[in-house]
Amino acid sequence: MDEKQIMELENTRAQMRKGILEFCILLVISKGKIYASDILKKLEKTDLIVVEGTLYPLLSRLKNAGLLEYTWAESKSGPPRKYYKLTKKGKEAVKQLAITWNKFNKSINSLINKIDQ
Amino acid sequence: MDEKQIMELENTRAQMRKGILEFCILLVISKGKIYASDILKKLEKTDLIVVEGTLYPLLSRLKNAGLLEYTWAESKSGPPRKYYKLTKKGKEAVKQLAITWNKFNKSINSLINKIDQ
DNA sequence: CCTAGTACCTTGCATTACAAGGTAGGTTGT
DNA sequence: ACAACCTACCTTGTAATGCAAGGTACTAGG
Repeated sequence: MDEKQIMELENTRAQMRKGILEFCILLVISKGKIYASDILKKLEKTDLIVVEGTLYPLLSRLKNAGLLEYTWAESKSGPPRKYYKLTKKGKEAVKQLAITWNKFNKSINSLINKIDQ
Repeated sequence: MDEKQIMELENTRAQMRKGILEFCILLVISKGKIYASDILKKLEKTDLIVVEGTLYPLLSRLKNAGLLEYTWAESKSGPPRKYYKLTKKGKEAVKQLAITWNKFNKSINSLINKIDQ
């Protein structure tokens, strides 16, 4: 596979990653209060590389949409942290997105299965 | 849920859709020669709404990346059609993307399961 | 008081999905 | 013959957004 094809493959992978990013961030936050840097670490563990410049604007968007809220908390080793958690409506949104995810998953699996036939 | 949250939810769904778009198009083409308008119809059946303005540039990108190739064919009812099929390297890319997809799927399921606990 | 570490956020760029509009070949009705 | 319509290709302009890079500010340790 030459460079161009590898690039395209990486690009498509990146697209997939982007698509599930918001969903994954909401999932991580749904597990309990957490602040930005720790969200980054959690996502790395699940093979989802995200960087600060992506995460902060995204958290703001989700907060402005009413899905998240935050409280400030002091830290023992540095500046204060914004701890995010889901609002009631955020929790509902996560449920809806999980349903959507399953639907897409079924669509893709049906396409994959048809190849194997 | 008020309008803003619904919009955000729709937006996130749209992001998911975008992320798997290229993959799904490659999957559809992997099933055999097909032309653009029929790709649109197939994708609609699997809940993936795509429009012409999205599909044509995407097919060009994938062709330029060496994943697709096409042949012209006459039609009985209209202008000639471009029938696309995967190149050898396109087939390899589809396999790789299927692996990537499964990985993301596992990541998300592990996140979802942890909520339920 | 300077360096290092942590944590927040913004700016500018590139990519890309989509709405809208454009070109052109074929068929049908009059 | 020609108008109206359908099919099929493609392009242009806009808006959204992920990311690299850079910026601000608080704390702790020497």
